Amino acid sequence: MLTTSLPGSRNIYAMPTIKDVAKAARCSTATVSRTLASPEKVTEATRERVSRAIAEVGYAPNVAARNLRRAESKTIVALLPDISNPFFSEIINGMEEVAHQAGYQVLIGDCEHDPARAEAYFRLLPTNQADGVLLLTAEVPVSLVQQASAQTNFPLVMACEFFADIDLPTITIDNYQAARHAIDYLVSLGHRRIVTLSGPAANPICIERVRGYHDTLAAHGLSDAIHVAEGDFGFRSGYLQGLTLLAPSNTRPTAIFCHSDEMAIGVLKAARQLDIPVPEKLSVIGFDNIGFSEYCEPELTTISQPRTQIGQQAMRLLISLIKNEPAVRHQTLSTQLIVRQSTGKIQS
Amino acid sequence: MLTTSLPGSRNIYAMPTIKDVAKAARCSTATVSRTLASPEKVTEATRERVSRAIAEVGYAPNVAARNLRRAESKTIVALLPDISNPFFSEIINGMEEVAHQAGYQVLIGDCEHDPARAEAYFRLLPTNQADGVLLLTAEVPVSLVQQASAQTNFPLVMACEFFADIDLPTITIDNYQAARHAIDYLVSLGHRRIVTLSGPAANPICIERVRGYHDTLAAHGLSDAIHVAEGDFGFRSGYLQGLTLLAPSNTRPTAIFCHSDEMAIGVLKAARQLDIPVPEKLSVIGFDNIGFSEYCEPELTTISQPRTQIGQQAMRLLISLIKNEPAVRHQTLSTQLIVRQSTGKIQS
DNA sequence: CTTATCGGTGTAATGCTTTACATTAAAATA
DNA sequence: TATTTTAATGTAAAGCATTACACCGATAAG
Repeated sequence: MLTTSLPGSRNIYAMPTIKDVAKAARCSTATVSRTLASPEKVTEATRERVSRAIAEVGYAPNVAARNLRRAESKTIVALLPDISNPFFSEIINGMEEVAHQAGYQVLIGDCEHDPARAEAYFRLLPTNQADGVLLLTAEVPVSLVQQASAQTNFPLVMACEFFADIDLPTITIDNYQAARHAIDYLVSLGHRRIVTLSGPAANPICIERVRGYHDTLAAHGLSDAIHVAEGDFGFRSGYLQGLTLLAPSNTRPTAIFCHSDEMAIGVLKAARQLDIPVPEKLSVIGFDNIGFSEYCEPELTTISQPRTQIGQQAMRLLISLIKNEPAVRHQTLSTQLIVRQSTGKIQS
Repeated sequence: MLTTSLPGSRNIYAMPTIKDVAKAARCSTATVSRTLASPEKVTEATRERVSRAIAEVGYAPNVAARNLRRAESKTIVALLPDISNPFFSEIINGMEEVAHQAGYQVLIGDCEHDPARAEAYFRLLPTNQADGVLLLTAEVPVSLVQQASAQTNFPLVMACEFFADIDLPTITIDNYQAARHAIDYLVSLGHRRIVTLSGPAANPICIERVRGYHDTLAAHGLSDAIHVAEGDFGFRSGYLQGLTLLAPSNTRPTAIFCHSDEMAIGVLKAARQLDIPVPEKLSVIGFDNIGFSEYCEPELTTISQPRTQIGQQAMRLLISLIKNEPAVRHQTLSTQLIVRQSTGKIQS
């Protein structure tokens, strides 16, 4: 068989290898490698000779070979539940910033609530395609996480979310306190019928927030008014639940505490549709402080999370674990209630 | 909570090699490799024996070794200008879907308008860390792209955006026609003072849209009313430009055609602040049809791009290029004007 | 003046898979 | 039956960088 380009044949303009550099610098490949990996082990003169040779032949290390030999990949997998949620973009920025600085790449894995995908991404670790996993969702098979956390050499950090029954290194906020803060604020405005529009009920962060809601109402003697509705964090579920919750009734809530800004914005739309003025007749609080929350009508009161910081700290922690450096395994970052125009004193 | 074990997930974190499989299946490593890479080259019996052995020892190929040997990485770099722009999330989904199906990973590179970052990502190709580049922004050093496109073996596809003077394989929409459509619609509603709020003036897609705006106004004899303002696609620039454009004046525009939904939503906020009712006194058209456009007030009339499809087709094209398969180098996908509540007949 | 020490460098093994080429067994042909 | 073809498998050489170990000359210590 005569073919101009053989199947599997490589680049005709073959990249130079470390051998070519060694030849050009009249030294061994070991010396070249050392010049790159630990320059202090090499004479000033050699270093210069090798550097010149590298420039001369246009050498760049073959990363696959390096990865193979070092049994690492300098890649970190970040697992998200849903990349289209704008909440994550700043977290990603924070992560990438720290990762790049430390010479790592970030492979973003959108799980789309599909366990098979999550497993595929986890599998990148044992096959040396990734050095660590940054988990931004609890919606992955628990067994996977348990196996991983049981392994000593499986660097895994959780951010934002967490598992109630698995102790992973975690960067998180205090969801309980954040909820207490929000509800306290609503009560202080005079609200008595306050509904929580939660994310998926099984989600640990939602459970925490609901607990905060619960306890705060109880502390004010409002336990009778407890009412938790469930959404999925998205616009649409907020809108639909809003229509239901705000339907005419003599126990219609005067305030809704939403577990995401998207849902809160959905509720605002429902309120508009039902001609319920916000904040005059209804107060709405969101969660996350996404970009939109300043541009909706009315501007949204919400709980802000330090997203960039979450991403940075989570990545720092993960890299420490990868390098087996000592690190604080748990960090709770602070949130902030940002009061805008979607909340106000109760009027009757 | 019940922890279910996934099918075939016994000890996925300890990695046997192909040798272990060969031993267990009593054959050579070559046969194992062939069983995986080209099963038809192997007896039914062997195939089964090997498959059983693989399952038995829990083998998964070491990808770094494979990559090294095959001189490929099965990784594709997708370069975005800004990951926090929700416009890209569906495109990413489309890309990933096709990529995964073909056995590729997608490495998302946020350039953040930083040429150095873009260059770093481009460099992944010659070092075998990536097999192709999917470019979703024209904000990268032109020299890089020119060098790359000059190489015969540099698979590079552009999506959404393009370069006026470099002929790259491209998946795009007809920005000119989309703009014409939008402006025609506004004129048909009676608008005469129509402003375009463009993205960065140097951006080729914006130039096309401005050209469509221009020509449409000219076609209606409205050339005198041409007025192009410049933003950066973000909320804030829309808001600020909105405040300027809508300042009291006897030539205040009655319609604004924005090159992104975010800017359009910013304009809506400015209009609210200036007590200009939309659509009664001002019509606003956005571009992209992001999720939020249905939840703002009023719901936004906008031009929808087939984002998932753009991602899919771009990835298909790129993979064809990588595999040296024949492929259509240019595709223009169709847009749709989605009329909601931010546009209406001119009233005065 | 030896001997131990040490910094700098080279040699060669190693990581794991793929695949060209060699070999063998089986089937097809003469 | 002998010979050619074909199919299936095995052997071993890449692919490229890293690094344990060996080596050498030079300096420090005795």
